[in-house]
Amino acid sequence: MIDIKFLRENPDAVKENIKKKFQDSKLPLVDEVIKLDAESRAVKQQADDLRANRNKISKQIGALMHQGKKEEAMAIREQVTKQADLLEELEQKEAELSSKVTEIMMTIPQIIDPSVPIGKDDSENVEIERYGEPFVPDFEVPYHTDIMENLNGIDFDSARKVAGNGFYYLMGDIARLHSAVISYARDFMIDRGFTYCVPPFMIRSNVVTGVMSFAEMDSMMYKIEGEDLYLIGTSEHSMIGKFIDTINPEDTLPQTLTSYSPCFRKEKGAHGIEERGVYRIHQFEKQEMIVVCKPEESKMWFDKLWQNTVDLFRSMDIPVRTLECCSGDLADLKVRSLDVEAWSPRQKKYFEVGSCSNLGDAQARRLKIRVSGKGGKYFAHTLNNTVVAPPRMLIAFLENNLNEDGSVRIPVALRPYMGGKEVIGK
RNA sequence: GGAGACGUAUCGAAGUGGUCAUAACGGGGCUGACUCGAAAUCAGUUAGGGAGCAAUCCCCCGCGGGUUCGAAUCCCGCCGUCUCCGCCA
Repeated sequence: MIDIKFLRENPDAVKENIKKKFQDSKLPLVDEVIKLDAESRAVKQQADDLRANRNKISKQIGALMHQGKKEEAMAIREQVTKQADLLEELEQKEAELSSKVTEIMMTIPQIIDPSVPIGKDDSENVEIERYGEPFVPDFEVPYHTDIMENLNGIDFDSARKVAGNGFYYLMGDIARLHSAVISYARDFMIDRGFTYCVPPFMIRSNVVTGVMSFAEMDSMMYKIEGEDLYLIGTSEHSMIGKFIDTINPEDTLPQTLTSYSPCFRKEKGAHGIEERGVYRIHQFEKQEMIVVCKPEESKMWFDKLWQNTVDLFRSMDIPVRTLECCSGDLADLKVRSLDVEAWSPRQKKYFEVGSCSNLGDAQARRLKIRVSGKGGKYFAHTLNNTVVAPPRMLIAFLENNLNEDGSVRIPVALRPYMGGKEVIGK
């Protein structure tokens, strides 16, 4: 959400930004919202005047009653009664207009960073850098679930019976590996100065509507029956929720948090649940990082955040690359976003394992996350990034560390979390 | 789940239909005076949102409604906290 004052003063910049994102259908909204906003302020002014008048007269009535001049009091009461209908009408109009303005403002995209490449959709995202040699072994790499099944590490059949498609039982060493990665990632981030955090796994509807759009909510969130609670789709939801409607003293920033949580997603629509495998499922676990900082520091944090993910994957001997989201693929709330992709020796291509976003002040404005400092109060900047989401990373892990005999190497960094094992096999 | 109490600024807390919202009273913080410095003392200062060039005005007593000329105060719904009982990892 952008500042309406900015939009008022720089309508052309806002329009230019909309064009860059190939959302030309939103162009008329800019002038429309300027008009509605002007109307809204005018109506508000009128209503304010009436309220001021009412307050004044009410005070007079109070004074008169006190002196026992009941007759006089009753006489001037008339004046308020007379304007009551008009005031009610104005108040209705006031609410109507301001909700219309907010509604439109929610759809106006955040001003993107000048460095964002211009492009229509994800096909035009730009590779930034590769880390590690994409390696293809001279034997055939099986599908990841076959690797797991071969190690007795996954049971889809039982999961389907118990919970349906999109769920899984991880078993034995694979389950242990999954937990090992989470624990390792947690310590990795703690070592880098982040504060570890286990947040609520359910959140109220007012937090849900604060942190996501209605469309997102419908396609992602599971609702608890009979309660005002939703299962989180990512710990970012509860982590950012922690800051809703807060004023944070400058010296408490930056807040750098790393959180663990299971994540629940309906995955309704667009992609759907993957038939075979753990790439896209209803339930997974994730280590996440979020930063709330001063505006001038968000660029710096953005680079630090995605670098953490790259370093983590590299420490597990997985080749990765970074991919900059182009303007058209960038969500409306984001200033900049960068995907970290891991190498798949089987598919001989990279696939998404994490996503790093700088939301600038857009999320903060919407959720009223403010900073108080010597220069007054202003909106914070917020960022988030995946450290690692193990089911998905297991795909990359297993494919890149697979031996020809079906066993899997455990990188040095993970061994302490795997009871010292150097390899897992049958 | 049952019973009761409560929700007002940075904290404690007063206010129970009008002249009480920067909001009594007390504590804390900040600034200044006194001091070689500190403590003590004294003085000042210390919430948010919105409209306006400004003067100024509007909103804000957990949240949302209602009654009233006027609501922190009365009524309804919701949320939260605490205490006791029950139940449970």
